[in-house]
Amino acid sequence: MDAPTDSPADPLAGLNAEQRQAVEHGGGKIAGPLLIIAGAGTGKTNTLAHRVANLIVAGADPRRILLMTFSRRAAAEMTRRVERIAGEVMGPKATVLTEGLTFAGTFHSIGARLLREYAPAVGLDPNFSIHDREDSADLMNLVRHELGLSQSATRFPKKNTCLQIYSRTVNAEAELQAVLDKHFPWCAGFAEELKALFGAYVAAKQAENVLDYDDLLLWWGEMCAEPALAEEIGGRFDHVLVDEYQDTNRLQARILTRLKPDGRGVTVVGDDAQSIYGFRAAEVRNILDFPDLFSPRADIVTLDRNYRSTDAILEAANAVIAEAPERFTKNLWSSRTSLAKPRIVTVKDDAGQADFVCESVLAAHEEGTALKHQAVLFRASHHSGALEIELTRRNIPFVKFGGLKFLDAAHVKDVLAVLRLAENPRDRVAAFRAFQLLPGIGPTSAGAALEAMGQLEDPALGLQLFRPPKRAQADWPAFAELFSRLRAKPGWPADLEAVRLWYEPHLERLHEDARMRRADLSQLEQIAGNYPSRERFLTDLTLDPPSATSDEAGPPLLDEDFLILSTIHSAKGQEWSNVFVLNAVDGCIPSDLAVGERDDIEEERRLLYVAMTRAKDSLALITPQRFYVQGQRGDRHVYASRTRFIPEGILGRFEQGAWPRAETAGETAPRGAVRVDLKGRMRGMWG
DNA sequence: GGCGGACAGTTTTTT
DNA sequence: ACTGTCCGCC
Repeated sequence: MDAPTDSPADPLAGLNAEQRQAVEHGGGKIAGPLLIIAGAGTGKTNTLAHRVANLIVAGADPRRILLMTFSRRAAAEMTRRVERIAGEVMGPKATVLTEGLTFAGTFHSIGARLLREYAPAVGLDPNFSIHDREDSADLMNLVRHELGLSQSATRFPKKNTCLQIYSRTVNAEAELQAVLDKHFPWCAGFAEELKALFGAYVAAKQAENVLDYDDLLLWWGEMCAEPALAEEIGGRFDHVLVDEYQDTNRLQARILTRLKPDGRGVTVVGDDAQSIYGFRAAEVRNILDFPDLFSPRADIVTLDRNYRSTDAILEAANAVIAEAPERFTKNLWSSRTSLAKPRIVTVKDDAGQADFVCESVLAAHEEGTALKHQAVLFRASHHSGALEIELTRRNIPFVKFGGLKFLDAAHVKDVLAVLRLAENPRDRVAAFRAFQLLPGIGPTSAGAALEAMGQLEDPALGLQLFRPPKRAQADWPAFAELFSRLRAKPGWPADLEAVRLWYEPHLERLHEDARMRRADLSQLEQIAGNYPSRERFLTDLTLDPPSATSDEAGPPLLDEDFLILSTIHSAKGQEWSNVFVLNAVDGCIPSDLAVGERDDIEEERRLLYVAMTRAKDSLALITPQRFYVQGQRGDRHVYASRTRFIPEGILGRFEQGAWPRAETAGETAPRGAVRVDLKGRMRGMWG
């Protein structure tokens, strides 16, 4: 197929031969399956965006394109690029077309959307609520108690472990016993009890009209096990494109093959060397085995020219991944030469690490690298604790990705529980949480109230008539009133305001630091304004929670400059000029908790690889000589050594140094060389 | 039955 | 550090 070379702006002009091949595969028509192996920084997103744009330009109906990405953020970025590329060829008309690209999102969010649509066909109430991780664990706990599995003598696994076991079994499509033996050996003797528990958990979800994350995939997959439905749903899409395929699990792969059994119109993109979601049952074999699922086999295009990093950084990263016992298929290369090797910097401890990062970041900033183009990456969310304190002390603005989100905070969950209960009165987890906000109501009264609510046809009336214990009598009517109002005439975002007003005095009573929490709630109200309805708000928020504290805060932050702090997992797909990796020591990378299975260790190695390949120009791995661990008997520090993923043999790829250098220890570079209004930014964050 | 204080066990990464 | 659980007092 010829490229439209004669058009004023050849949209493919900037692409290399392999990228072109991936973009033009099938020449804009529905073609056989395609696998794109795209190494780090090889222009994967760009290539995929070009491919989608190319399809649209060639006449594909954007409403019949299914684009599955790893996050909503990635989907938005992809859509934006498609629009730009298509716009170069088609002009303003492209905007109208790309607006039809609405089936773009995560597997989970697409699943939720299709399930609401097809609910009647599969015996589901379309108004189902979606439980997040914590809600699911709470329901698991409820059922666990009801089955009498929580007697302390038995050492039966806790709610989170139970949920993890359940989730892995479902997502990996494995036998329970096999999952226990391999991943939860200390629970291997509880297979029978767990089976009973999971059966009851499933029954509870159904009785309450609730789906958990796993259900969004499981129901979608099972829906497509019915050939007629699979054909109907698969038939709605001419093209199905899946990004980050190395991080999909077996259940997701099953959905894909049921939608498109012959693979026609299917494109998957990924990099086996960057698979880092094994803990979530991601299956590297999905991408390795993809070509042979079909006959004829899928075509394969490999992108190995890296446009991101200097060759010195790339050689070091290649050396790290080459140590893996299972060799990967490609070595990345780059023509961006640089004499500067990545650094391994030894510092004394946490504080030294924080100091080093601050000094380096400010120095680079003075030389013209915006804070936004610098990032600090770490294995676990809490590793950045000391750094966050130091950054704040020095008035260096930053945004943190990954780790706890403010939606998980107790007060936010309280408010959401009330809204969710109004949306779905059968949701016991929401009900228990909401009822117990009232002083004088504990688990028992909450259960009684739930009972009362279920007795009558109208749940609101049930609550009005419920007689709470004496101590709660003063507060009950206001709550019942609020609930009735939310049920009778929903209004958005007025509902959230109503709940917040009602919650105000309880917030005061329940939480010490009411002021800060109140600020979170106004932030929540801001976010709420962007959603058309209560249902959409609740659904979208659980499926795509804001990934950073400021993520949903809106445009004001966009103009400002701030340093990026991120877990390595959340850094996936991103790039920065300067990258710092904290705690490149054994015990952190690899994590102490992951040193059991060999597969786990290998995933940790890839994690370091992913972190290193985020860097464009400058990379520093920091190795504190000692770091703190929170132990059973108080905190203590541990002497650490360089990560095992950089053995002597490849040390030559790095430049080694210590910080501070001996003679400059103590007082050093000017502090606060950059003036930033952190206070203003902090206030601005919460609008 | 609710609730606060004391005590014990876990502890990563995320849709 | 944080959450879950147990116990004794209102």
